[in-house]
Amino acid sequence: MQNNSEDLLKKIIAHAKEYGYIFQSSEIYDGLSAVYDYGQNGVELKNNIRNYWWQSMVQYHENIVGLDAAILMHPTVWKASGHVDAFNDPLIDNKDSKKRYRADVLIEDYIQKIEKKIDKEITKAQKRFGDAFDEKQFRQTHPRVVENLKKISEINKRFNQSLESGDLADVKKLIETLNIVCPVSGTCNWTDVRQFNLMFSTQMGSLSSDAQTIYMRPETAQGIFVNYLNVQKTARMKLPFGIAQTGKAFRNEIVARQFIFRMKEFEQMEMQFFVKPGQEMEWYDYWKNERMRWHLSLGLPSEKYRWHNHEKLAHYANAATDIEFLFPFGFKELEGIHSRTDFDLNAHIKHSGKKLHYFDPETKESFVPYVVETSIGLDRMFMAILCHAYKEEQLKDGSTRTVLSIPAPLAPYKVAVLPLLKKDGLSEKGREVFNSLKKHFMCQYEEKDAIGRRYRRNDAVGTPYCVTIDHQTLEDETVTLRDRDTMAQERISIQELIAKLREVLSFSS
RNA sequence: GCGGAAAUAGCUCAUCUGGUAGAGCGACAGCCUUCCAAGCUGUAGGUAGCGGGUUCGAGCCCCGUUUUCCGCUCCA
Repeated sequence: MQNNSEDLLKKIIAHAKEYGYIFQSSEIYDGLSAVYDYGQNGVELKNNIRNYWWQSMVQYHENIVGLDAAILMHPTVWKASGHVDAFNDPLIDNKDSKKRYRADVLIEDYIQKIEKKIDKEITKAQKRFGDAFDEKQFRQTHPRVVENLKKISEINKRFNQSLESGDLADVKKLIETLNIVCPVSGTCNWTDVRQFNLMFSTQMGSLSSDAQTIYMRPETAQGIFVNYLNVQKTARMKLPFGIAQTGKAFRNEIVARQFIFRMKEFEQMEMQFFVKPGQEMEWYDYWKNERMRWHLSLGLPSEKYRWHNHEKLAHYANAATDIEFLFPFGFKELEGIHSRTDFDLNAHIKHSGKKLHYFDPETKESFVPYVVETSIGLDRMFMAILCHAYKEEQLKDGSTRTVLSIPAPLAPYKVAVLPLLKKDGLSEKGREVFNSLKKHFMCQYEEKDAIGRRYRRNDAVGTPYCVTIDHQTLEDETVTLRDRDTMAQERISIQELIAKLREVLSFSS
């Protein structure tokens, strides 16, 4: 099973390259790790996914508008969002078990152990003293508890100090002093603590002397938050309303793996929905349903989707769930739906000193809205579709065919025009049909090779329909329309072709 | 980042224990052909990931490096 799924992923990666979907970045220079380029077909599929998302979010919801904020933002944005601090994880490896840990987590776990000891003392004392037990007093007076509490505060103080001053050597010392051991190997044989900043930084200002460090955004959401009042006022939006944005984001992933699933440069499709405080759960549920409906509208099977509710919440959320998709390597996160509270807006109020309150003209109240976020990885969606679409079929005649059953409206090319033979005027007729279709659909014309070979080639690229011009076409202006998935053909008049293709290529059909 | 595996033509792979690289498929040009990758002819494509070392001689042995895949953490 493991080997099969690995093989499958390898085949998909090879197929994606062979048919112009995904190339590795800078391949001729040995590639750049965890960065990929989209080829001629990849860019079409990606554009189509993005457009369908945009249409579903912005066009179909009158209370959602779009935005395209810049990748580069004022450095304080990332201070406010918590990315500068929260995503600066100090990491440490145990040399014996080869396991990697976050140094702060190791220390927190250690503190938790001490807290458990304190709790034990308290429950013991509670039993002994019964109703007369005063926990507050006990905490202040019991020698062992006092000592442990003091220890905790000392550890916290030293750890925070070392982190803030960037003294990672001291973090290691602290771990060694406390004799924190690896839960796997049980040893205290640690590497140095290293800091991995998840944000890419660059210099702004052409003179290096007065250049300042700025970051490439690690998420698109902050561009929405800092603009939310601009949009609200100029679009005259009333709560609840949403702002949608697609765009690149950058993360210096420690471990980037699994093809385009986790990349250093990736594209997000996010919508931040601003609501009245207290209504966030209602809208959280609403968007959970809406987003799942969107996924299922693509025709991907519901068995390949599942929910994953977060138990441990990020610093900005009060509820969070993921839509996971069954990739060849298991169920993995595809989209997140988070109730982000007023954390981000409040943080920007605090750091910018600007009032970002929403004034409700009806109730005459002024308040900071709560935010419900839907955030999907475009590249992951691309990969989900690609993985689902890739099929190796065993045909009745014993032959095999490789087909990409991409949802027809998303396919890079919608239709291929194929003259049955390259003579008898079929080419000319084919060109004529092709020219009439290409204004309406992404369309390809092919006359080389046997017709069967061309069908298979289009199956492999994922083109959902082939129009074949044969001798009958010259007599009665009809062509055959071949379906990629069923390989069935129907004869149809050239006149009806555009209307017919429109019908089968739309999501509403 | 740590550990394991891999890297030869566009793709899939050969090259037996070191003796200056081959096949199939694909691509391209042409011929043949009335519907599902399998007819015929010809052409182009590789300084074996890259850089060192050992050797008379390295695709093969050694070291380094890059990339990919797998396990450990996080996330869209």
